[in-house]
Amino acid sequence: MKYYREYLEPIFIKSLKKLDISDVETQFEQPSNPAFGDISTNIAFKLTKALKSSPKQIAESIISNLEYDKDYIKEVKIEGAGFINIYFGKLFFINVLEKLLAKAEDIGKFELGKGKRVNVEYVSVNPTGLLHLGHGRNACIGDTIANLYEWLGYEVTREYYFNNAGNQINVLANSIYARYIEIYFEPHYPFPNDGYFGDYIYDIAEDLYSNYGDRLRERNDENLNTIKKFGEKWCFYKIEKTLKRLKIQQNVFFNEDSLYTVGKIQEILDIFKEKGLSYEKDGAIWLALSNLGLDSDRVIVKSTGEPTYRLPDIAYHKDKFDRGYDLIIDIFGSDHIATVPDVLTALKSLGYDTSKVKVLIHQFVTLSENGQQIKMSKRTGKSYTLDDLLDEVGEDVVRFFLIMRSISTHLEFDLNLAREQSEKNPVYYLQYAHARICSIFENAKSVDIDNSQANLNLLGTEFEINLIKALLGFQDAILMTTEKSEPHILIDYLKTVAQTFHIFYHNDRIISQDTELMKARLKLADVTKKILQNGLKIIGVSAPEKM
RNA sequence: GCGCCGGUAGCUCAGUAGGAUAGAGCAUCAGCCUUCUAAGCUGAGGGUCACAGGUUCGAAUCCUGUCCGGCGUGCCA
Repeated sequence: MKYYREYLEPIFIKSLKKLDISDVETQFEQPSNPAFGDISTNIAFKLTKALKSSPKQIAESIISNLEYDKDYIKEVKIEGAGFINIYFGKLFFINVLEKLLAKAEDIGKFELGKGKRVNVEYVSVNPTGLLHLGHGRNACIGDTIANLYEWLGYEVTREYYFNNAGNQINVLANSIYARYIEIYFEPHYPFPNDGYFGDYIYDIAEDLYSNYGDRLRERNDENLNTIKKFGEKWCFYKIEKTLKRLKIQQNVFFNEDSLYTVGKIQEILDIFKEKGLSYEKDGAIWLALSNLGLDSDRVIVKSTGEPTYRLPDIAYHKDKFDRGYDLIIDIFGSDHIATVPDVLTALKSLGYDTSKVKVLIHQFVTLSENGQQIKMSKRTGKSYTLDDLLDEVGEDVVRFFLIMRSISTHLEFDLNLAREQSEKNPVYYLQYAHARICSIFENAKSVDIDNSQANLNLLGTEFEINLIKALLGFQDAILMTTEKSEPHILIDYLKTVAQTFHIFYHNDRIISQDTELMKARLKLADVTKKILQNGLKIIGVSAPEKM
């Protein structure tokens, strides 16, 4: 689209000027049906009211004023009720291929975000358990978004926010303690009702015993504190290990606790009080969100004196603002949706520009096998962890599957399909295209040619041109994926590239006696390879040279 | 009750800021390997876009209402 538009826009504007039209936006789109041209515009429809004429007549007068190079544009036709369809010529595509080739390894990179800083917060799981599929989706979306911004030239902070104080971590300590006693001392020791029922608690209890023996048997604050620390460390170690398997490395781990120790929680409380936005009722401190346009007020400090999660969330986001980011992105699961308006509204009342915050909410993941849903209940503890899944289907498949759907729809993870080590698995389709190209280059080594120069004008078959058409969309795909924050857009694009390449490969032989043609086709394959490599890098999937 | 997300082929999902004959993968059926990797290519069947109204040259897409599913709606995070 970028290349099409760059070429077409001036031509159309010139034509419209002749008709004394200047205040209309020239919009182009790629028709879903290639029979309607490479690019199409509905501009004639948009002008019907202003010109009081039929779309067809308007289209005709626009066309008759167009001046263009016949080698670049083959044909401009009026079709349908008044669409102007543009058919590009071979030379246009050869020209684009040259431009793509010149970008070499940097193909698809931008400088849009140069000098700008973005913070992407993802995963952010408290160290009270293992990662499961939902966390995995969050992690893979977040990492892909972070990669995209890096590709656009931004300076990216990959952040993980966690809380190792408060209620949840106490529940963890109590759960571990109960299992510890149950295994080694009293088989029928009661397990807390609100405890974590997962099997991993047994594992922690066993590791705890091998470190401390029976020294923690007595239930007192000191021992529980030791257990708490042990459990937290244990969980974090596991979480980081799992993330590492997914090639996810974050560079800031923000501990909620730090907000208290440096007084940032108190600071926020003071500001709210000063601005008259908070008040006391029933021994608790409330935030007057109803004065700010929301439905109801919320407690920010419980009557026990502990803050609710909302208060540190607000303080944390204030901290991010104060660190001077141009863009703040939060990746949340749909279960966190309730807090978003509260936090944003509060920040606005503090004078921050909340349009800089982009909250991405993804829906849940379900796991299915043989058409049956596998229940992932926390209650029974028989949950399927992200590690289990990685063991079973591998890193590439997990990363790919967890982002291949729009983030706003539920994602069904089909274990059978994921396990499939064959053409049925969509991951391999992409990787295979890359491996094929690598293998061609390997084979081409045996033919003694000078690869530096190639006459791209020798290209021109239907399949070659179609491949170039697919390749020239890479930048658009990256932009669109980032703009919409929908990683699956990039995946869909890469699938098209792979498909178009496979068809080209099937129909046009690359390695042949005709060395000049071969060189040109190798250039085409080279650009394809780089786009697949870069695309796969962004989504965190490997690009194997052999399969 | 209220808020957010979803309802499109047998299944899982796309549908590009309202466009032309609604698409893909899987599944089903039928073809293509003595030539660069068949993890590939080619073809066929398969649809009341949940339902009902509305907006306009034009609606799967926007608006209203209804039905169904998920997630929220805590002095849990």
